[in-house]
Amino acid sequence: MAAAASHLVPSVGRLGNGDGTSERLLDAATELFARRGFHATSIRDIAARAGANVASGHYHYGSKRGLYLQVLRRQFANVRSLVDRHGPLPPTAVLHRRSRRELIALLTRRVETMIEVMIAPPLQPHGALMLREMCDPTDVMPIIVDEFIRPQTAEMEAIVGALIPAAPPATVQRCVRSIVGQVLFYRFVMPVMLRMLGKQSYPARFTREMAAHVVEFSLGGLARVGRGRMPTLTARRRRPQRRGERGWPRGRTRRTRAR
Amino acid sequence: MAAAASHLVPSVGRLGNGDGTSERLLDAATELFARRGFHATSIRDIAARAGANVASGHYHYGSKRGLYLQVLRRQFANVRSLVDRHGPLPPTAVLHRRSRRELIALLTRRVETMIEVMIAPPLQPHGALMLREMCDPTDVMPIIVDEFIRPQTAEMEAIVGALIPAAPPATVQRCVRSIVGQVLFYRFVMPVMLRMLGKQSYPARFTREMAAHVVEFSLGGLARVGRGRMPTLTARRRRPQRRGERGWPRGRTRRTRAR
DNA sequence: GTCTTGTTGAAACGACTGTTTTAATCGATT
DNA sequence: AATCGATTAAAACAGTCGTTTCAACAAGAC
Repeated sequence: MAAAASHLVPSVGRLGNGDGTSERLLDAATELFARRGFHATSIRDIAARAGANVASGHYHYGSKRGLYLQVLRRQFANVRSLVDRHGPLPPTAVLHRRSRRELIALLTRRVETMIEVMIAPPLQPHGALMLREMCDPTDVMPIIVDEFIRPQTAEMEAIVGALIPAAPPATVQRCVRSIVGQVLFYRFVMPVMLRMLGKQSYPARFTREMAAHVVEFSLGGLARVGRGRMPTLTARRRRPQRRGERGWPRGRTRRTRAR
Repeated sequence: MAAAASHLVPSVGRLGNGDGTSERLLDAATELFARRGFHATSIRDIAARAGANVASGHYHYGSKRGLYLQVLRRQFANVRSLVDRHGPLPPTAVLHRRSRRELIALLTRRVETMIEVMIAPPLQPHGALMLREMCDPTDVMPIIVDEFIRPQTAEMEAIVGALIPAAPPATVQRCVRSIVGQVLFYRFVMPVMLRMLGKQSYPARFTREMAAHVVEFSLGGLARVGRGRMPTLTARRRRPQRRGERGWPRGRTRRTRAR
């Protein structure tokens, strides 16, 4: 019934001192959970890799699940500090007065940081843990959304919104998803992509070109999508405009039910 | 030692007759593997849901893993037949003579089919199984790559290549990834996205607008990226040509090594 | 010294796992 | 009707799982 076990003292921070049984457990658990997943990892594996006893996991973290949650917390706190290391983003109003060149530089750095954190070797546990969380969401997922994804998305929307000031918010959101989607794609389908490339990991040159392409492609996408009204697909030019709708939100028409 | 158990007769086809113990097992396993994953699903769960005995799984499929592999095979055969139902794509040479409007229609249908198969409710097991296979690749992954992903990618490259005939193959490949990535994003981060939308599943309107946006955004990206020479990263432009941009392709310059 | 408190070690518990064994059942063929 | 193969049912097997128990140990307080 020990009182100092860290599952009673939420202390999320916990610098990685490395020594100490609980830290070694956390490190071992991070690696194994990322590599094999929650169910496929036994606390005996974790204890063995940490050079600790089977009971130590329960003593320090209450349960296997508690250990897993702690792993996720620490990992996303790490990512967050990585992403925030360039300082805060200027407020939206300021961004809108920045030059296009500056905005593009901001966007580029965002994309490059994402690639560095999630995709470029040496692979960190972040990506695998996130992928697993998308397969089997746990109690931590809402926390990750609120504390990590929402703010990151908001900042991206600020940048993109400044790049296409005439576009409505919904369009800006979709554009952010398009940009982030392009990047995460390389992480999510990594096993497939590596096999098609015939590599063991992404070459540095590959991730470099990936970043450049995503930015270029996205700038083109923004240019086309971001001119005021949302262009419908088979774009009958802007007049007849039959079925009501005032322009932007209007999705597309026909061809919706494919076949 | 039964001789007719289907793990001895690979018979991948196997129409879904529905009755028959082995079919019920396969259906139950498909749903449970998709929902909970391989390790978190026990053959007792599967047998119970199929109204069969615990031993029937091993009798018909040899092992739990054999059952899982069969599930994946059938599932991707299904997807393939769904995608191919519009008939074969014209050969590349023919595509290059098609009008831009026709090519865009082809691209649009591809995107819409992907969304329909992978994302739009009612959710099919395909997406979840694919996501899990990206977390923990099995022996089937190479088969899926060769029999499903490679041909699909090749067809996409044919369409995109015809849309930007001046672009080198590597650029076409990257563009295909950008397009597919935008779509798959919505499937891979679905738990996060649904939480941010405050919905239980993607509304029909949402997936409609998603398809329209992806096509529009991508056409813009193609237009910018697809004009001739590949915009290399640090691209010393082909001649002095300071940074008085000529507008279009010129990639980005410096800023490659973020920090 | 003793007592207290925080931590580790070894062993065991009960539940559940994938798999195998053995017998019973069904259906068509002879 | 008898036979034989394919299929199903029930039970058991050996192993692993997360978790708990409890004794041993360390170190500071008194």
